[in-house]
Amino acid sequence: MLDRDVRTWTVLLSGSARVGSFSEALDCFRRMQNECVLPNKFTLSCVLKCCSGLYELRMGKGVHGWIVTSGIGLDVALENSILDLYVKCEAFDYAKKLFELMEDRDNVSWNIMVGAYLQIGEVERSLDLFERLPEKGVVSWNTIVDGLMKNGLQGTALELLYRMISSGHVFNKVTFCIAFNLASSLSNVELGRQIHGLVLTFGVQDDRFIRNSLIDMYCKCGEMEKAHVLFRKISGEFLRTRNSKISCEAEIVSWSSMISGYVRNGEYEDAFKTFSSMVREQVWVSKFSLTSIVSACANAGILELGRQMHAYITKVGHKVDAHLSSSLIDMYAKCGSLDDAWIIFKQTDNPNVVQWTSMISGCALHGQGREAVRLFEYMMKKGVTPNEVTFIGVLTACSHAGMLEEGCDYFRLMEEAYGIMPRFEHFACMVDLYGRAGRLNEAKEFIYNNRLSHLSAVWRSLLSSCRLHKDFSTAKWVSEKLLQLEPFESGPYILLSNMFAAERKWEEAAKIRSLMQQRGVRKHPGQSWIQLKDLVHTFVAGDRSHPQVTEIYSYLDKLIGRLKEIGYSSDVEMVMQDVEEEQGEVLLGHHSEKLALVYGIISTPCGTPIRIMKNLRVCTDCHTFIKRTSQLLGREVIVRDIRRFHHFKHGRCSCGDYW
DNA sequence: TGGTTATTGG
Repeated sequence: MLDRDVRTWTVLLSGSARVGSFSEALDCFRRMQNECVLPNKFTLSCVLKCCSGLYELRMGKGVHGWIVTSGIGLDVALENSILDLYVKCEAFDYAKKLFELMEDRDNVSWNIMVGAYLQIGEVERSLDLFERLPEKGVVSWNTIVDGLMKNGLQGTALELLYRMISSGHVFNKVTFCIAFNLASSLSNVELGRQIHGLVLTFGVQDDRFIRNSLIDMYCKCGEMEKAHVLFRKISGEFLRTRNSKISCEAEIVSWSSMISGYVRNGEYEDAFKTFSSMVREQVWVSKFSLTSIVSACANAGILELGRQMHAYITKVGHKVDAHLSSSLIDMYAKCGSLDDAWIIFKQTDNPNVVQWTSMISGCALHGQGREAVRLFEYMMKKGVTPNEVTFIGVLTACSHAGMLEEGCDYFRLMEEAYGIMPRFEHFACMVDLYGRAGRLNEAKEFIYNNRLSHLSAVWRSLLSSCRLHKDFSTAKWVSEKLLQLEPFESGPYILLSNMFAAERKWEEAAKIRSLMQQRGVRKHPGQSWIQLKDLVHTFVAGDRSHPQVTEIYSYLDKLIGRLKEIGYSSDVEMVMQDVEEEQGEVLLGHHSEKLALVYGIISTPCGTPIRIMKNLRVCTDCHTFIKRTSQLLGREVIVRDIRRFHHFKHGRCSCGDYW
C-alpha cells in the first residue's frame, strides 16, 4: 500500500482526530511523511489541532516551520490554527508575535487573542482588544463573558452579558452554558431561572451540554430537588441511547453533577445513594464522581467507606491524579487516620498547592502544629505558592498549637509576600490565635481594629477562649454581645444562664432562659456517632433508644465508679461551655460521646482503638472522662469534634487540653 | 476560535 494519496491519508488522519485519537492521527501524519506524501492545507489544520490537543508544542512548531518553508502558502485559517496551538500550549510570546505579523486577521484571529489574554489573566488587555474588535460576533461575546467569569470578575461578566443582549445579539448554545455557569458562580438562582426560561423559548432544552449546565446550575445554587427532577427526566432517555458515545459522555457528566451537588450541599446520604445507583446502572464511574464521593466520606467521617472507595478507585483502574489524591489525603485526615494521609501524600510526585494544603490542614486538624508549619516552610522552599486556603490551614495549626508568634508572622507574610488580602476566615483564625494564647485583650483589640465586631463568629471564638482561660467576666460581656448579634442562636443564652447560675444569681439565670423560650430559640441537639462494622450508631445526650440501652448504662455507671476511684470527678467548668443541654442531674454524666464511647468499649475486643465523631465540641467533663478511661482500660480513643481531633492515649490527649 | 462534571477553606 505504498501508493496511498494525500486524500486517503487525510481521511484516515482526520477520522482519528475527530474521535479524539490525536496520537493515532499524528502517527498517521508521520507515516505519511515517511512515504513522502505532501500534506494539503486540510491535513495540516487537522495535524495542528491534534498537536494542541496533546500539548505537543515542539511538533506544532515543526509543522509551522515546515509550512513556511514548503511554499504551500499560509492562509488565515491555517495561521489561526497555529495561533490557537500556541495559545493552548501557553506559548504566548509566539502567539503574540504571530498575531502581529499576520497580514490578514479575521474575527477568529481576534477572538483567539482575546481568549489568550484572558487565559493569562491580562484582563485589561483582553477587554481593550475586545472593544477594538472590528465586528463582534456571538463567539467574541461568549469568549469575553466566559473569560471574565474565570478571572473572578462575575460582575463585569454579567454587565457584558446584558450588553450583549441589549445590542441585539442572539444567544447560541454556548452562550447558554456560559450564562448558567455565571448564574451559579454568582449563586443567583433567579438569573438561572430566567436563562432557563430563555432556553425553553429558544427550544434548545434537549441539547446535552445545555441540559447538563442547567442541572449543574441548580445543584450549585442549592436547589437539589429541581436538579433531581430535571435529572430524572433525562435519565430515561439516556437509557435508550446508551449505544452512542456522545450520549454516554453526557450521561456520565450529569451523574457527576448530581453527586457533587449532594456533597456540596451536605446531603451525603443522597450522594451515596446516587453513587450506588450509578454503579448499579453500570454507568462509567468517572474520576469526577469519585473525587466527590471521597470528599463525602471525608466530611461524614466514615473511614471504612472511604477505604472502600479508595480500593474501588484502584479496582476500576483510575490513576490517582491531583484531584483524587488531595481528596484522599483530606478524607484520611478527616476520618482520623493521619498515617494513611501521609502515605498518599508521600506517593505524590510533585504535590500541587491543594495537595500540600490538604496535608497541612490535616496536621492542623490533629493538633500537630509544628509538623504543619514544617510542611508549610518546606512547601515554600520547593517553590509552590500558597493560596488563601493554605494560610487558613497554617494559621489554624499555629492557633491549635499555641504558636502565637509564628501565627502573627504568617499573617503578615500572607499579604506582604503573596499579596493575599486576609478574608474573614483569616481574621477569625487570628482572633482564635490570640484568644487561645490567653491574650484576650489583644484579641478584642484585633476585632475592633479590623472592624470585625459585627461578625458573630469571631465573638464565638473569643468566648471559647474565655472558657479556656476561665475569664468569667469577659465571657459574660461577650455572651451579651452575641445575644444581640444572633438572638436566635441558643449558645449565648445557655452560656449566660449557666454563668449566672454558677454565681447563684438564680433570678437572672431564669430570666435568660425564659427570654430564650419567648423567642422560640431551640438548642442544637448534640450528637455523637460511632461506626462498627457496616453500621453507624448515633447517640444524643441521655439517649435511651439504642437496643442495648440497659447494657450501655449499667457499664457506664460501673465505669464512672471505677474512674472515681482513680480520682475522676465531674467537671463543673462546663457551665462556661456551649455544649449539650442537660436537664436533670442524672443526665450530667450521660453526654452523647460518653454513650458512644461505652458502646464502643462493650462492642469491640480489648485494645481496639475507638473512633467517635461528634457534631459539637467536646466538653471539659467528657474530655477528662475519656482521658481517664484511656488510662484505665489501656484503650486508644480518637474523637473528632466539630473543630479538631483528640487522640486519647495513656491518660493524655493530643490537644494538650488546649482546644 | 468558545461551552458541561472533581480536590484544600467557608
